[in-house]
Amino acid sequence: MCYYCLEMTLSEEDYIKTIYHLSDFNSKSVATNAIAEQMKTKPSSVTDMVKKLSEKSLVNYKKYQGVLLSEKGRLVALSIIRKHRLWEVFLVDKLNFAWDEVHVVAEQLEHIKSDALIDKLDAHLGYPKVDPHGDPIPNKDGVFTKSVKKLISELPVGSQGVCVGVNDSSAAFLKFLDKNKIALGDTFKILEIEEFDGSMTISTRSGSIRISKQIATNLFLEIVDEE
Amino acid sequence: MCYYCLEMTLSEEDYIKTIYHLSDFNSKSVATNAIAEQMKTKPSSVTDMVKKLSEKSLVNYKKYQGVLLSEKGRLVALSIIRKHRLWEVFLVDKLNFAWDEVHVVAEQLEHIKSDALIDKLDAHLGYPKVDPHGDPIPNKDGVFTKSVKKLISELPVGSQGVCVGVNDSSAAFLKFLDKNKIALGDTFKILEIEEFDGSMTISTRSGSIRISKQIATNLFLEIVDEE
DNA sequence: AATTAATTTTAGACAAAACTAAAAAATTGT
DNA sequence: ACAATTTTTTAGTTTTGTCTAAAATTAATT
Ligand SMILES: [Mn+2]
Ligand SMILES: [Mn+2]
Ligand SMILES: [Mn+2]
Ligand SMILES: [Mn+2]
Repeated sequence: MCYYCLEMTLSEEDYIKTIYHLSDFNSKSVATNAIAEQMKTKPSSVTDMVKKLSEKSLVNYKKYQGVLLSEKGRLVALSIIRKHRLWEVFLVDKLNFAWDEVHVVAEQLEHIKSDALIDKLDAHLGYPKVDPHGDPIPNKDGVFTKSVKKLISELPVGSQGVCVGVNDSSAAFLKFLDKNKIALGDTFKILEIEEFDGSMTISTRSGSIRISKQIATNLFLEIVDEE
Repeated sequence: MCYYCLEMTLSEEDYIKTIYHLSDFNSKSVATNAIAEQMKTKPSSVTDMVKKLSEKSLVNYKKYQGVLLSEKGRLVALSIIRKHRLWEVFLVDKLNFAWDEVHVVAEQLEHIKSDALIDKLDAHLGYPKVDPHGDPIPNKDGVFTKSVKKLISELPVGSQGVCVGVNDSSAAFLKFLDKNKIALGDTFKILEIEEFDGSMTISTRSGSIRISKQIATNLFLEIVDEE
């Protein structure tokens, strides 16, 4: 399918994406003010744009009732999200950007219009399933495996996942992780939880290590639901 | 230097690039009509835009006198051309696009604003000197080695260069090249020219071959002037 | 030199995407 | 229930980049 045949502007695309994200998997209708805040614009501008998107039947909109993406709009949103996340993988895996530097650039790259480009990029990256932040990458048809991102401290013994983020991004904590050879992208499995102090034993590439409760509450693990 | 701090729009950037290309290395002033034709827009629109670019002192403009890039404008043009050509190399070398498919996509990618991105892309590609069409890639400061693109038939014995294009792009000719293992990107050296029929002996990776005058008039060689 | 032709600029209009200020509707608190 | 507050929409501007039609300037021909 070729969504950009709709001739969408960059601004329209960003609105569609924002509405998708605010709708919680397109389940609840989104308020004008929420969109305005997210897009750093004014509610009146949002109303104007929402009317236009409604004209193009990308959203369902009734005055004062909030807005929800149509099926067409949902697919457009997912195709932009797909591009955004594939570019983020490219920036980290191929150009050696840090995982926290890529968002701004991907925000631009996601608007490049070329099906061939994104297909070939996908192949070049080895068809990744998640982006550097652990968020799932939809396929061409907008299908993706929902993923759960949780703090290690919230998981039971036996859980397994990829380390995709930190809660505490202080230099001290990041230095600590480095020292203990814990890096974004590593796969962890929870082996044991000590009731006494909440510390945990987890297995990593380089063997099993013990982490304090404080560390466990500051590391996010990405559990991909295989289905 | 950080040219996008000028906050240039996509449209302004395309105008600057077009003016540079039409000015023949910024040596002669460019006519309004020429810009309009190239940009597929109307002369009146060009006049409007040229006034704005003049306000930003990117071009030197006097009514009815045509337009020329200022030094600032020339550097902006070269930074866009640098990005365009680096992306073209990426598309061909890394994503396996054909050399004649990349221009349209690069026309979009050249407007992505991020110094870090283009630096890292440059490194990832191994600091290429020319793009897939044999055109030179300016460095960060807008410096590039001028290159000459000539038909093989116009060159003397001893000339050496990289095959960067075809004059005749018919399927028949391209198939012929394939059969004789002549590909874009190959380095050729002219060993001998037969006065009788104008045929030539050239050395390639896979030994030396003989090509007819007709072939020699349909293949472009890129001779980079090392300086 | 004068007329004709081509090029370039001006004037006025329009669509996209933003804004401010004010009106209208929905929500909340008493 | 109704006044106060919040949310949303409308009305009227602005900027950017385009357009058409008409006027001004320059170039080309006789
Ligand atoms: Mn964006
Ligand atoms: Mn991401
Ligand atoms: Mn362009
Ligand atoms: Mn090129």
